[in-house]
Amino acid sequence: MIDIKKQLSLIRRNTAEIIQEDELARKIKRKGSLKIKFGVDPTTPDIHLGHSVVLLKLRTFQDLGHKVILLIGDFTARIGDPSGRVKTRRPLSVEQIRINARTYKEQAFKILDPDKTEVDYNSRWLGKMNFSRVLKLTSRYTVARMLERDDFSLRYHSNIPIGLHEFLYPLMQAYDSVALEADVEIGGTDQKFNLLLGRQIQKSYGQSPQVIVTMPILEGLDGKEKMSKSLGNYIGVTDPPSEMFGKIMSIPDELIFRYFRLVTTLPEGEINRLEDDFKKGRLHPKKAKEKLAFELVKFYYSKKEAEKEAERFDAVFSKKKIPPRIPSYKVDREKIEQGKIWIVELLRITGLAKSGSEARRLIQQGGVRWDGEKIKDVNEKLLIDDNKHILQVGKRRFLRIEK
RNA sequence: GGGGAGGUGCCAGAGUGGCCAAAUGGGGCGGGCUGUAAACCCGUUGGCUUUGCCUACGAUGGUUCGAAUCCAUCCCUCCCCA
Repeated sequence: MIDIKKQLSLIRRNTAEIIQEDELARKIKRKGSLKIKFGVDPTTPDIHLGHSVVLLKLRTFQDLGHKVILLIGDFTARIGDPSGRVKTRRPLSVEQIRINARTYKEQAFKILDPDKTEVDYNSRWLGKMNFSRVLKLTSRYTVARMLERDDFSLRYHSNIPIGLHEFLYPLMQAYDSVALEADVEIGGTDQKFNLLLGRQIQKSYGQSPQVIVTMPILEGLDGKEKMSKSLGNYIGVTDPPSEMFGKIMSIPDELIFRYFRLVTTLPEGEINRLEDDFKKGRLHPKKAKEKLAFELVKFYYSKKEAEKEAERFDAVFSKKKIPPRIPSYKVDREKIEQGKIWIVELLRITGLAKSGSEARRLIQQGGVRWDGEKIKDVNEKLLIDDNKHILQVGKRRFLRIEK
């Protein structure tokens, strides 16, 4: 077993909070290998860097010899976690949950070690709960305490509905910890309430309470809101390398080192050195970001990809060249009239503009280029011949057009 | 069960018979500056075969030359009382 002090220091790194650290030390001492519970809500299958913060911490636990239980909340997903929510979620179909769960698992294993991960589903026990057992569970908590939660109280006071079933969610999650006899549960700081409730419920079921580890919530590309798919400010772990690289380059400077710490696996010492250079003006923010982008692409893809992207980025954005690799689009023959296609039509069928009106707008605002030439007339008809042409919208969207 | 308030564009929020595709702000998008950063400036933000037409202000029906605005019914939410 790895030395406890060493373990604790690795576990503690970048966490928001550990409750209680001494309990954690005792548990490790007593059991050696702990059960680390991580609940997944399969309502949003796509994992982004925000999720990776927690997953990377789980990976640390695995590397220290602990066992991670990836708990798919297939049952709780029918309710949806009210944490941080202003609206009741729409329940998902069983089928959709199943598909999402599978996708989630695949993506999580980009970070986690599959050999040290056990996957479980909470429908296994929650699905069998009868009403009297539900009552037993619900009797252990009070309405007043439930309403203390920020998200509930906010909704309550701003006259936004709270479904009664939403009150049950934290209790169900807490019961999961009982069913699994979890030693540790980890989540984002927005999960703190749910995680703490787990402790309380475990105690009332006669178990030793789980230690909770909360991780900071990562800000998205805008630098303000938390990273989330619905806000569109995210970097997905399955984003293609070019996207990943490019998106990192657009984060606000203030976030650079937060990202380094929370979403890369670079050693702390190295990050500290970079940060020091950055603060003393020896490292240009752009260079720092490039390094960050490089590390991420390297982690999720390969060093080779990362090198390619760094080069590509420099060419396209610093030297304003056309990127070397562009997705191509084959124009349907029927859309071509006398060898030509109307620009508005082309923008729409390629998806570069959502509607004809948007396409017109883009042209009028000078955001559309054909082979590098700005298009000025919305009525422009483009010649589609055997040569490949480059259609560009805005600064960063390119498409190779062929027939 | 009784009484009251309300449901408007991605979000917030004006508008209470024609001047409303709907003020204003946020967000998004495009342009400028730059380091695809921040800040700032300009433009734009329902759709279409775009000097015009179509669809839209919870739903349906009605009044009217004309309705987001008035009426009826229904659906939904919130508050107070029980």
